[in-house]
Amino acid sequence: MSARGTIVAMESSSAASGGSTRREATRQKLYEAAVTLIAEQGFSATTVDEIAERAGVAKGTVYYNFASKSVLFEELLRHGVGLLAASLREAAEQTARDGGSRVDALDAMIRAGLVFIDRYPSFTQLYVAELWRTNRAWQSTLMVVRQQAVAVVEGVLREGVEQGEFSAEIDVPLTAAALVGMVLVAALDWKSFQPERSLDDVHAALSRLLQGRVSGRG
Amino acid sequence: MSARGTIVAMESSSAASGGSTRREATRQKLYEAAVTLIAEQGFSATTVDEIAERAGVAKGTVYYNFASKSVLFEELLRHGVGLLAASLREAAEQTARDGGSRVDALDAMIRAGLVFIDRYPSFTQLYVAELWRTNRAWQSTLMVVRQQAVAVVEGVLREGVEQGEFSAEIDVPLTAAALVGMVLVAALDWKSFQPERSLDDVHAALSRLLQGRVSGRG
DNA sequence: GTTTTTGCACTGACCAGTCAGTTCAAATTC
DNA sequence: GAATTTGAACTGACTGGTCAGTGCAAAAAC
Repeated sequence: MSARGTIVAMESSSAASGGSTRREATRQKLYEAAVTLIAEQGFSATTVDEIAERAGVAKGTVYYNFASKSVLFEELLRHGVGLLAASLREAAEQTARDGGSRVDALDAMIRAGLVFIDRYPSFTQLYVAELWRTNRAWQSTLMVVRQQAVAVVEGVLREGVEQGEFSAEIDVPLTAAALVGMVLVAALDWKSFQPERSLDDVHAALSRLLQGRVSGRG
Repeated sequence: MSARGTIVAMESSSAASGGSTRREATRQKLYEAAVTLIAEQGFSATTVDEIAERAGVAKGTVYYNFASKSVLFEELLRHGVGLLAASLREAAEQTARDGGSRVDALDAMIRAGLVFIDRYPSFTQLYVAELWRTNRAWQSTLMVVRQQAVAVVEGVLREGVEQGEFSAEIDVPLTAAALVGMVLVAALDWKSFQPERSLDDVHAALSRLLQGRVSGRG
C-alpha cells in the first residue's frame, strides 16, 4: 500500500536552465501518482482523470505538463530505468575500487537491485509488466533502456571470463538475462508474498544461489 | 510473430461429460485469439470485437460461450497454468522414476519450463505481465495458480534438503521463486531478443548457472 | 427440433484530449 | 512602495469517439 519514495529523486540540476520549481513539483506529483496507479492496473486501465485526482491536480494540468498519456508514461520509464542502471554501475565500480573479485561485483549488483526494488516496488512491477509486450508505442524506449541495465551485468561477466575468474563456457548475454530475471522475480515475490522478510535475508538466499552453494553440504 | 501452438491442447477429456465438440472448438479458437492479442496489447487494450474477428467468429458467439470478457480471460489463465504445473510435475516424477538425483529433477523441470514457454510464448508473456498486479478481478485466481506451479519446485527442494542433497541453509520458498524467475525471464529474453538460439543452448546455460559452474574453471 | 452461430443495430458508460477562462507571483511602471 | 501588467501555470466543463455488453430474428449445424 504505502508506496514509499519517488521515482524522480533525480533533482534535474535545478538551477541551471531549470524551469520553474513549481512546474517541476507538479511533474513529480504526476509521476508518483501515475507510477502506482499503472503498476496496480496497467497502462490502459488507468485513466488520466485518476492520475490527476491522485496527484491533487486538474486534468488540464496533466496536458499542460505532458503532451499525452503515453508521453507521461514514457518519461516515467526512461527516468526510472536510468536510475536503476546508474545504481548497478555504481555498485560494480565501487567493488572494483575496493579490489573485490567479479563474483563480489555480481553480488554487489544483486544487492543494488534489491535495494532499488525495495525503494521503488511500483516502478519495478510496471516495468516487468510492460517489458515483453510487443506492438506498443514505447517498445523501443523500453528495449534501449533494458539493454542499458543488462549491459552492466554483461560487462562484469565478460571481464570475469577474460580474467579466468568465470568459466569460458558461459553464455554471457543469456547468463546476464537470467541473473537479472532471478533478482527481479525473487524481489517481486518477496514484496508481494512475503514482505516481512528483510533485505539481507533475500540477498543471502540469492547470493547462495549465485555461488552454487545450493547443492552440497552448506 | 508466428505464435505457434495453442494454450488449450488439453483435450478436456473429450468424451466424458463433454459438451458438444463444436462448442469446444469455438472456445479453442477464442482462447487462441485472445491469448495472442492480450499478450501483445494487454487486457484492457484488447477489445472483444478484435478477439471475435481474429477468431473468425461473430461477437455474439463470444457472449454465447463466455459470460464476459473477464471470464474468458480467467478461464484462459486457469487453463494455461494448469498445463504448466502438470508439465513440471511430470518432469519431476519422471526423474524420480528414473532414479535421478534432486538436482537432476530441478534440471528436468527447467527444461520442462523452457519447452512450455517455447510452445506457448504468448501465454507466458501475458502471465508475467499480470502476475504482480494488484487490484485486479482475477488476482486471486492468479495467486492460487502461481502457488500451484511454485509448489512443485518447492517440493523438490524440500526433499533435497531432507535427504542432505541440498544445503540445509537454503531458503526453500525464496529459492523456488528465484529459480522460477530465472527460467521465466531468461526464456522470455530468449524468445524476444535472440530467438535464433536453440532450446538446448538455453537449457545448457541455465543448467550451468543452477549447478554453480559459473565461477571457477569450467 | 434443439443447439449453436450469425449479423447487426443499439445503448449507455466511459475516457483522451481540448479550450476558454482564472489565478497569482514576479516584473515593470510611475 | 503602491498600482499595473505580464505570462506561466492551472482549471474543469465539454466534445467526439470508443467499447462492453444486449437483443433478436434468421440461418446453419448436428
